[in-house]
Amino acid sequence: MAGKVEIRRKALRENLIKIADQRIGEDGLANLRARDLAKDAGCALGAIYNIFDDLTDLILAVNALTFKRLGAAVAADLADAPEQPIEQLVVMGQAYYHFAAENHNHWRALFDLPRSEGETAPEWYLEEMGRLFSYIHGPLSVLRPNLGEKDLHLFTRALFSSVHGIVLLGIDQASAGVPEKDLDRMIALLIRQISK
Amino acid sequence: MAGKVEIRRKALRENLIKIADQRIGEDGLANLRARDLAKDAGCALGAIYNIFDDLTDLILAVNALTFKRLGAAVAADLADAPEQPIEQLVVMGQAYYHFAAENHNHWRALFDLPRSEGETAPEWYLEEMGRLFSYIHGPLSVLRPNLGEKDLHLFTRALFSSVHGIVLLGIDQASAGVPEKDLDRMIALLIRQISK
DNA sequence: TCCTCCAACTGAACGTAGTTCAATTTAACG
DNA sequence: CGTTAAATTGAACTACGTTCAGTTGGAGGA
Repeated sequence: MAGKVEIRRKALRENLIKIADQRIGEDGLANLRARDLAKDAGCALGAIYNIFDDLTDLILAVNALTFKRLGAAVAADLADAPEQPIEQLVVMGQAYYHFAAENHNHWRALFDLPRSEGETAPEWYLEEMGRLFSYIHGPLSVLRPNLGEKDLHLFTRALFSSVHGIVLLGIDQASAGVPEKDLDRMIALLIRQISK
Repeated sequence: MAGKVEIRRKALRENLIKIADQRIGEDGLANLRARDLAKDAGCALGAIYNIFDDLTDLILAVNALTFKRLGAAVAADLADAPEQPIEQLVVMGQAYYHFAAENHNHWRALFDLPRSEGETAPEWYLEEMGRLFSYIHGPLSVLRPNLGEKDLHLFTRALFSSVHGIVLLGIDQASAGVPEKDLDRMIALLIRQISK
């Protein structure tokens, strides 16, 4: 019966991720507590540390889920988009914004997780980021066929970063915020202008 | 002699801000400790709380300094800039980036300070933000004379947010980072394209 | 100059975190 | 079913921000 332990561990692992995912969604990353997790999961406090190195490790697992959902949301909206490259970029930008708005706490957790000095993001993080980039890269390469590969990559990154910045400052700051209609419009304006 | 106390309080206040400013610059916001501050300032732990409501209050004072320095840095580079509006925008964008790169920890502290749920940023924060926006608003209004006032404001905000996003993801993520040359180029490309 | 009183200052103590580890429980195997 | 090693537990440890009862020291009057 080599496995009873592994099965239980695996179940607890999934359970902990599910519960942390819920709590982050409801209360935000800053309100996640190891003791709450243990209570909700019906396990000992120390059990968390049998499975994860530390809370950061657990949060990374939640962030992986969030990243997958984000990718899926963007892909779903993209599927219904017109086939003009520029419209696809607009749809993607707005899909990114809508996901961030509707999953604020989850989305923030992607970027709020403090990575200690000089530590690089985990590999899957870069991969998921790359997937998002590749969505942009396609339409952009059609719009800008004269750009070299390196410049195209820079441009792709710049476009993503720009939309990210608009969403971040638009949603996040209590700086009087920007109404949803306006944010959608800002994103569309930016992308149309940048892709022209 | 109505004043000996006030003088000491004021001196300690300035001293604490100076020390917190240094520590944030050297070790980052996340490594700021009340006990370290007290030790460095040669005061009691509780003394900090006679002067500031809490550490957040002190950090806000440091951030106010940082914001002033940021504004001054942008203004200084702007003073040497060509008079073409588009070049001024490029210079400002790159000045923002250079400030962020050279004062990474200070710059991050501006945005990393956790504001508890629904709390709005302090007034001076919005004012300084407004000052940065007004730098952009001028040249942009020359470049886009046909835009309405509201759209111009949206565009101004979008432009700032875009540069902010590029700097944030370019500097911050350990995502293989973007070389300085490339970031300068990305910012210039974006601004030229967006202002066209 | 000295005394008195009250505001200001002090730092030990408190509450709340994440994390650890000695003691206990439990699963795997002969 | 007994033995043993690994897994699990939760009280304890450490490290924070913050508080507050006790003490100190300054300002005004005698």
